[in-house]
Amino acid sequence: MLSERRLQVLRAIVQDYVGTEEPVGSKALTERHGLGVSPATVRNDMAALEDEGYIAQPHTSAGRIPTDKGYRLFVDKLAGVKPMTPPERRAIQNFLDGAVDLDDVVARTVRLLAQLTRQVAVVQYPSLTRSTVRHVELLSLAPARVMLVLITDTGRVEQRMIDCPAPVGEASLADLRARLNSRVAGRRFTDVPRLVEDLPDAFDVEDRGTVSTVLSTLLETLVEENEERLMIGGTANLTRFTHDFPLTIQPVLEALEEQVVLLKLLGEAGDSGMTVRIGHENAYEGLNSTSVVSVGYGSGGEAVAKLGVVGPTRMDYPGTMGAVRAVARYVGQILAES
Amino acid sequence: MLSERRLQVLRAIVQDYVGTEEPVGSKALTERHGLGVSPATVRNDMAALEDEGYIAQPHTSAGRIPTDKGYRLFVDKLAGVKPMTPPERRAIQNFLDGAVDLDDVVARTVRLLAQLTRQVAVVQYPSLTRSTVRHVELLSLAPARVMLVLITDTGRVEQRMIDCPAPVGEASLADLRARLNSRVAGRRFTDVPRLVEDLPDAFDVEDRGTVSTVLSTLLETLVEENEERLMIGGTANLTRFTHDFPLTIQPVLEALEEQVVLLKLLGEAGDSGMTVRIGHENAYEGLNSTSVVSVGYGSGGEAVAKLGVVGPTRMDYPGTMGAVRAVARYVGQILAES
DNA sequence: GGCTGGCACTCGGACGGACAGAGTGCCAGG
DNA sequence: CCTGGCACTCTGTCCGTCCGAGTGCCAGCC
Repeated sequence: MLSERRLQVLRAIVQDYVGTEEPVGSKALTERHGLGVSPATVRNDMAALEDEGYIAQPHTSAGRIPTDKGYRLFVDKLAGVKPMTPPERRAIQNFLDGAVDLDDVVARTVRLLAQLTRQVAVVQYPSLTRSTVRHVELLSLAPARVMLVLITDTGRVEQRMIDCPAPVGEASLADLRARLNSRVAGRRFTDVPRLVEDLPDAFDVEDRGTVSTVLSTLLETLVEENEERLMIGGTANLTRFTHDFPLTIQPVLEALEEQVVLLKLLGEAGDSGMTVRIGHENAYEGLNSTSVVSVGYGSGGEAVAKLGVVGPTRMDYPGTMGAVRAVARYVGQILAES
Repeated sequence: MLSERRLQVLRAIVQDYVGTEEPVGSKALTERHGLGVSPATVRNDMAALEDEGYIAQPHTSAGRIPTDKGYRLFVDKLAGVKPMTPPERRAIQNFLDGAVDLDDVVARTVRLLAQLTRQVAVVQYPSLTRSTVRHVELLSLAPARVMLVLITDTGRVEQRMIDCPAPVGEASLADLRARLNSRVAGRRFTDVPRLVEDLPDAFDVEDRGTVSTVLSTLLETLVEENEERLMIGGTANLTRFTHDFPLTIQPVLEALEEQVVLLKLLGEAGDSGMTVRIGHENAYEGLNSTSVVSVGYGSGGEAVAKLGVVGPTRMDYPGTMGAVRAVARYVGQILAES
């Protein structure tokens, strides 16, 4: 077990390194933080911390930098979450309040998060898994061509074109629309298949083909839309670590382009509370020198999706976590209102 | 006027520099391209080209590199558009044919273009300016709350929530829906305001407030949706010029995040045919060391939007132009079919 | 036992000179 | 108008030196 002072030393190393981006030595530490002991003492502590794997030196006779394990301890035990200041809170709220629709909410959230944290922001669109159907609309475009429009309670709208096996009359279509809505409106996506199962039986034989086609398209849409989308922003912030540049930035950009990777990344994070994945804790290799701070957000008590930021392991964890938490909270409010 | 051989020298310089990314000297030129003259002669030609401002040397006693003006001449006079090979064409078509909806078409196009050119791809969503209304749907969600869904002939769907000044009955809503569609379905966006102008007059006094609210929301949506959206991809390709790195990449990433900038960029490009903007020809400062190759695409003869790539001025113009043109052509086909 | 000051040691980064190589401009001759 | 030759310039690189920061260890002190 590490003594109290050694933990303080580790905390100081993390803080200094995050600030200066340079390995920190024993002398600088005692000067900048009022540790009340001499550099030599700190050196002993550092040696112990290094033995335990919390810090490392890039070269002999250089200062120390935290390892992933060191950051982990820092995040878990040594650092709190820095709350946003009241002006910041107001700014967040003002910025998000202007949104006109779901796309806009997500877009604004991304921008906001990127600006606040000065890092790359990732925001997942509200998932449909827990969503309910608000309305299903069927439009006749041509005798044997129907457009299906699905509207969800989160304000998302999806449409599909359907080629019917036989021409379908306005009356049948209206009938189908009415029956369909009376069964599925307000219901969860996951319940829909069961609810429409026997619907074709209510129709004349000649329309059954069309009804089945429409239903299967609807079910497909529900499933497909569970493949979640997301929006990213603030990639220009990656250039802030001009340091070890081309080495790290390319795989990160590549990862960010692969929505699949990002979705998996967010998916792996815990469902409740804030998750911080540091360096090699990320399964995806390209992100081994980055940390991901993510948290679920949602309109009610339930989290419907996640948002977070991707930045260098050397990041300001308390500040970043504070910003992420605050933004998630306000986005949840906005969604609940609309 | 430049002699034929000097133009050949310029062409050779551009080609070599694009290939090697290094200033090219007189000796290498005569060796790699069968110019049939000695290095000394080429040197004279190079001196002339430099006087005219087509090439420059980074330092005394280094090879020459093309200037923006040099690339311009190269693109205008010396280089053709390299057509895609048949296998490439097939690959393009296969890749795009799998798309299920408009979002998917755009997403696939971005990916494809980024891969083909190994540069940053930008694809504008089909513009609504020349679009027509396919259908307007009104859904009653609550006594005084209506959802407006607008469907366009390009397959785009937009929805808006409307709070009505007074409760509105199903019957009135159905009436409004029918009248509205009979007037605007199949019409161009730009004609809609004129067509619905006197619509409130057809309704009872108590419903007029609601009708006006709905109409103004519809008009707003039409206008707003003219603010075009776009999708970008392939930003990881920016890291390929590891060369003059942090200097150029940051402003470019910033520009790419600003959709406004990109839209303006595409907007400035000519409406017909392919446009190449080289280096300082781009109004936006951050893109001064990049070139933008763009072209309109559309379902019929008309271009409904633009797509293109952003890359270093030192790019393979013939190949890039060929890829951009081919992709635009196939996307047009896909849109026409759906 | 833990903290401290002192000391020798190591190593990376900066500085500077020497050198090779590439490329140029110019000139005289074919 | 082209060509070969020549002197010149500049960059990039290599190497040796030097300085400073930081360390580890040890003996002494509280």
